[in-house]
Amino acid sequence: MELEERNKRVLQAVIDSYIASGAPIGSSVLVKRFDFGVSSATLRNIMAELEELGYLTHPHTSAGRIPTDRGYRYYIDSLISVENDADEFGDQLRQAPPLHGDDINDLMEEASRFLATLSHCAGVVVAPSEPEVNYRHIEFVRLRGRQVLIIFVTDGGTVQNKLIELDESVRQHDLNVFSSYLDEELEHWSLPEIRQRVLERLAEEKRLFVKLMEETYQASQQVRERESEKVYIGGASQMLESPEFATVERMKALLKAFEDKYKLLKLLDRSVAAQGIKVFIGSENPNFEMQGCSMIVSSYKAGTNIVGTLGVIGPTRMQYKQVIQVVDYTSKLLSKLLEERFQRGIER
Amino acid sequence: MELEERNKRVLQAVIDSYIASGAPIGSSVLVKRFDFGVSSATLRNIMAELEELGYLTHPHTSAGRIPTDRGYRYYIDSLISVENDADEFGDQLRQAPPLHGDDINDLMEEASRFLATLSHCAGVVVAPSEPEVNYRHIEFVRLRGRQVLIIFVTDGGTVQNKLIELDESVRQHDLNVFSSYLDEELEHWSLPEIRQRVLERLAEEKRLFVKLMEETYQASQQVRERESEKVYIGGASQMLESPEFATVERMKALLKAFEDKYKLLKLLDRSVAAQGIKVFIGSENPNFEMQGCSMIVSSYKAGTNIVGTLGVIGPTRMQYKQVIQVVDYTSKLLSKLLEERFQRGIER
DNA sequence: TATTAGCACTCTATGCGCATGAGTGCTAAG
DNA sequence: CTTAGCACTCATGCGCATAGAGTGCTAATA
Repeated sequence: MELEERNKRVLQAVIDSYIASGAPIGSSVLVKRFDFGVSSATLRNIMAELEELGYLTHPHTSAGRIPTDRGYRYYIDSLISVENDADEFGDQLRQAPPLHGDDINDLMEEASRFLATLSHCAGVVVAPSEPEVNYRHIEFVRLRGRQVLIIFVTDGGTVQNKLIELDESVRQHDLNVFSSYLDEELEHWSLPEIRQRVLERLAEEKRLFVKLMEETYQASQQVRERESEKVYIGGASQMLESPEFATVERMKALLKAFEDKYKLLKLLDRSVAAQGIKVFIGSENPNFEMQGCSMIVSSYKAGTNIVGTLGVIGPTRMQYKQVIQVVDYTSKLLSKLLEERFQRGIER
Repeated sequence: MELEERNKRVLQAVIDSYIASGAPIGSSVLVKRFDFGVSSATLRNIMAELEELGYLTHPHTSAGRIPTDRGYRYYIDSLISVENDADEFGDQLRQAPPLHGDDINDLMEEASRFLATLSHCAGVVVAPSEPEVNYRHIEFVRLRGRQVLIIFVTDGGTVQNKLIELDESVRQHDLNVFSSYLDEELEHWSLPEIRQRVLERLAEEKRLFVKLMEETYQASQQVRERESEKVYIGGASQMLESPEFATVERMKALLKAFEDKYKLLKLLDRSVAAQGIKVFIGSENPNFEMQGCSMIVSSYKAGTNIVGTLGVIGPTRMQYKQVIQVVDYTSKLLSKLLEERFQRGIER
């Protein structure tokens, strides 16, 4: 499986050139632009060998070589090294205008645009799925008659809300009492635990509260579901700039995929578990109408260990080295911002 | 300015045919498909006349006629009649799956997809701008240290929130006291009025409350700004189906325009004032990178008289008659839903 | 005076042939 | 193992001829 050193260098040269130019790379181009110390004929032999192994292909007999998905995979895994330190692009990255949204939704949207701008691809951010949310505060507001608005505030300052309808009318005072009760309990227990306690202890005694607790619990489930489906996509039109999407068919397919955010979410979520950067190349994206697309994703931390996913989707032929840096940088940046947000509250 | 009856009918025939087929309409097609009782030569003369007047044009000498924007305008204003009653499309419309989101944001998004699906265009819904919001409840939640989350609940059940940072730490108890105070006052006064009262009456006496009031007021302004920028776009890829967007350039321009939601907002907002359906054809859309696009918009009421805008954007060559029905139906549907939402609360 | 038939004209779209050039694969010599 | 050389393939672009659609105009007609 391990290639000869020279062949590696040729493969890298082909892929680099192809990424840069977008046109199939012939042996003569390699001779002109690189110094392998061999003739074009030898390069042809090497390229034929690389094609044999499945790393390269050519669109027709008399055309130059282009990388296959497998070739890109090898390129990512073995050929490029991403040095975060001290290269011009890294500096450029650090000089990018920072994110500053104080609302968490704004922040996510900003981050997706940030990714898009710097990578010239579509930026995608999936909001933290928060499997174990700690609510800090739960508030009930009586709207009109039997309508009650439940407001959930998480530790991180995210606010979610859900409108419920009770069987009977209820006084705001009772709601306040219950809210205070919940607030106190929330310091020690999670919502499911509190629910358990209420069900056990209050049973018949305070029907209203039991009822309210049930409604609240269900609402929190629903809210969490809705919340966990949040996908932010920024700069989708960015990636249409690249010539690979010059055909209308492809563009349409791509946009359809973007509109079906849920599919995207599932795809991205699968990679959440892994730490660090993951790269999915072309056909490696399963059941996704995105032939010719690559995804570069990373996860980010929010506060303690609540984790979301973020990344970019672009043409298979993209500037992997730079884009990987962008994704890495952004995930760290976002983690830091969320951490700060968290800390800023704790101290004092 | 008024055309002869026969010429009108020819113009309508040409536009109808063109909308149906998408190809330039020649005199022979008209003879075949319609029964004007005249020969193709006469029709040629009539069409030449209509071209003279600016209603038709032809892409090159030996091609059939296609409508100009002016032609479409005349078509909309004078030629088509939209009977809401008893036609098959109306029935089809009423059989469409209803909207059911209970959260107001969900509802808007659903509505935009509803529009898109039924019109085969991109659906756009602009959230009510609520120039005079009546807050029903304002809640303060102390997060950590000096961070306080302000939660605004409007009459309609919309929840908005904003994180602020105070100079000094504050106890939740004080926040609760202030919140109760506000709640009582909110029944009689609007937020700016309350602010005025607090500033006048409490002046030096209770510095914390004055401070809090100021912060709350500012936050409410900011929140309103953010909220009023909400534009929901559904099914943008729908409209790319039509052959007019077969060129990549156009598609890109269009998508860029969609991404810049703010521009769209301003455009749509301008037509809010008018009641009923408005149709903007092609070049009538000012400074909008949407050559070849038409917009059909209407306004909807939410509760009493808070008003939003909704509509579709599609190719100039669209099924105006049907799409106008769709937009009309949707705006009424949404108004009704919001009204119900409002009523359901009031009764008991 | 309005309509119509007829015809020349224009322009597009399509297909074919051909030349060009890029790039390969193969072979035989170094 | 490398290289020079050569035949071969294929996409691309250009020129040209042709077919067909549709018009505009003119002269005849009702």
